Amino acid sequence: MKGKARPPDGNGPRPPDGRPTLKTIAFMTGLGVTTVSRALKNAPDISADTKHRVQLVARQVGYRPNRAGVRLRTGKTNVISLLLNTDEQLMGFISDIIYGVSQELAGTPYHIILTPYSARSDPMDPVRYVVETQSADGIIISRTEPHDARVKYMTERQFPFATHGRTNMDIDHPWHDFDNQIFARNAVRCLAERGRSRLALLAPEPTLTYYRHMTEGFAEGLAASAVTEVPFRSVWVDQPIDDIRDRTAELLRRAGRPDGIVCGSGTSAFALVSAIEQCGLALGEDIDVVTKQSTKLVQMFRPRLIVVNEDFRLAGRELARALMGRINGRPTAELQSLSIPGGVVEPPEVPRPATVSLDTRLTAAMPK
Amino acid sequence: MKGKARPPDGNGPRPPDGRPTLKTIAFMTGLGVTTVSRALKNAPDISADTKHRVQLVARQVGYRPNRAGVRLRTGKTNVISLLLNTDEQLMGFISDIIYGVSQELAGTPYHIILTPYSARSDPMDPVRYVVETQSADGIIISRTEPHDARVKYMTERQFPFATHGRTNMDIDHPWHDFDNQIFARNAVRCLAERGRSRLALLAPEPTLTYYRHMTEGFAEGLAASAVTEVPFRSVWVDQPIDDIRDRTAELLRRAGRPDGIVCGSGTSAFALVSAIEQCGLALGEDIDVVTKQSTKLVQMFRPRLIVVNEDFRLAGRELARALMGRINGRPTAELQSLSIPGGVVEPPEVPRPATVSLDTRLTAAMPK
DNA sequence: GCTCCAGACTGAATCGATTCAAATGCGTCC
DNA sequence: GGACGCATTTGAATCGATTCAGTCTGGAGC
Repeated sequence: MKGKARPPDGNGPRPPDGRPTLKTIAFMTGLGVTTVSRALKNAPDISADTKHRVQLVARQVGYRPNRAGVRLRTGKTNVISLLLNTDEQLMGFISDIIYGVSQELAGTPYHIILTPYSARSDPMDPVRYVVETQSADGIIISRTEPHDARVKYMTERQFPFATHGRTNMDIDHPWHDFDNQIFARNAVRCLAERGRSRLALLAPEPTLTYYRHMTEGFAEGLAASAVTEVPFRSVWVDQPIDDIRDRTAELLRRAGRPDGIVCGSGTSAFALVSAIEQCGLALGEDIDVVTKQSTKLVQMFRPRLIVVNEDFRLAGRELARALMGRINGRPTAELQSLSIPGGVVEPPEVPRPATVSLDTRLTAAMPK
Repeated sequence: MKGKARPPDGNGPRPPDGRPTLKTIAFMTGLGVTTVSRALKNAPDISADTKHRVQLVARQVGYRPNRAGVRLRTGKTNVISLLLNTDEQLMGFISDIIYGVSQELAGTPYHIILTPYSARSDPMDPVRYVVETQSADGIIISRTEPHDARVKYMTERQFPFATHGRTNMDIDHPWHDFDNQIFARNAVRCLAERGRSRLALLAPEPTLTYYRHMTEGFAEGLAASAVTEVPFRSVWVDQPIDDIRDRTAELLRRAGRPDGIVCGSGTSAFALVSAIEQCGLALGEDIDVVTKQSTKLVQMFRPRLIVVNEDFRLAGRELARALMGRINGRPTAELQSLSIPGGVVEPPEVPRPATVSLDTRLTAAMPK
């Protein structure tokens, strides 16, 4: 007999903290822990009878596997990490993504952990941290770049991830994206149809992949409608709104000012409109603005804004679905989806707009 | 010799996955794991010499304790759970709280886990889940009620938590709150000074504690300034903005409409202003609105809004600080803080407002 | 009667950190 | 010289779930 420091645990029905463990169930059923463990995961070498019995008891006592135990033994954390940039003006955008992700993860054992970072330090840091310490089974990132170091890093290490936005690398990975190219193209066409001929684009940061999509779509629109561009490339949607407003006002006071603006984010539309009014121009008369929106707030204020909805809850759901798919070894082709802008919502004739809700269709088939 | 299935691990410098463990360091230093473990936490019975050596090696190899190991053995998760209601219009509010919390937690081993819930199901569910499964060391909740079942539950189980908002129970617990009573009182005074005499209040949901603070402050203001109230109690700040707008428009078209409104949230101010303009009234002339704001977006649009800043990042920091304090056993008195509204920012004379940044002082002393 | 085998089940090791109880080394004191 | 105390250090058990390598039972096959 090996000198036990204390007599072995009496195997009583429950440990002191009250939570049932495998041992509890083993004791109650008179089986061994191994059998219980295997019975709960429907292993083939356990008799159907035993499985039922074990599962019944487990349900009765409210058994839930101890996460630390599983994690220590298997390395599986049942956690997915949401990397989020904390220095942007996110405006409900984040909470919608979070909501979508958690919707998709409800009913699974997954927890969502937030890993905040600031662009002021190295964006690789949080990725490295999660991968190295294996603190999650997968990561969702946004602000994706054409050649994204994070994507390269995680791919090399075979660490599951999904990106909000696409890359331009020879790496095939799960992603979800909003089709900003179509958005910009349609926006230009819409402005052209309203007789606007001198258009500016308030684009995202040039380092991000969707900058390219948006500028390309914008250029295509210009070419198709024979309208001209008023360059407005020194300011981006993620900059502080005061800056955007000031630069916009500057633009509008210059000779040859635009009579139409395509705006890449709902938040910056506030700044645009503010600048327009500050310059004494009338939205919808002297100038039109087409913008993406994720809440109805902007349009509530200014019914004459032309808006296209971007559904971030959908994005959250799709990203979670893509990441889960990767973790479960599904083929990458199933894990890429593109959200097509539902269409441009033109301002209604009546001052009081009816609320317009748009379908957003996906190119990739949705299960169920 | 007990029949080992496989020869014992060669104790090689590192396990296959590359992460150093206590064993790795024990091997490198020639010490036992126990010594290494104790040396790393500065136990008094380890010689200074050994401590230095162990800590040096640990730093060199980039040792980080395995969270699952610690958690399994000690029950400490190093996780705090942020409960969040997913059916509100949160508008950047959430991301600011998150930012504040993560700011405070940076440099600690704590991770932030999100536990979303919908008010449509039982708000106790997520609390019970976290407490029962011990999936976090502490919880931060918001939407606090005067008699909050969650507070009672967690207190009974001695589970650490902090609330955003106060309670009215005979339970002393960590909290952070914004002084909505002072806010409302000052708002009324401000409106009275501008010659407004018929005031309405857009209050929060009556079940929440801060409904009382805000209505009391409002009532005090009324009494002090001899202005009258126009009842507007069938609508709350957290309702869908379309509803708020519609009800406000209704109110404004009624005889004896208010000439001043105090608004309890930045988001709903959008709806108020929209309704005002829709009714053909001019903000700042026919009617004044005092509102809380957490971003500058509202005021950017309507410089004539009168605003008071509410800093949610500060709230996040304070909540995290309070919860950490509780977990570390500090006295509750240190863990309660009230954010005093910095003052009412009246609209500037010039059309283009300078950005006004307000101090927010705390009644409780801040450490450091 | 014997072996062999499949089916059902289980003991014991394992993941990494903590901690109890004990061991070791060494200098002191009577 | 031997017992004692002090400062250090360490083996082994422990947390809960998983899994390798068995064991045990009963029936089939020769």
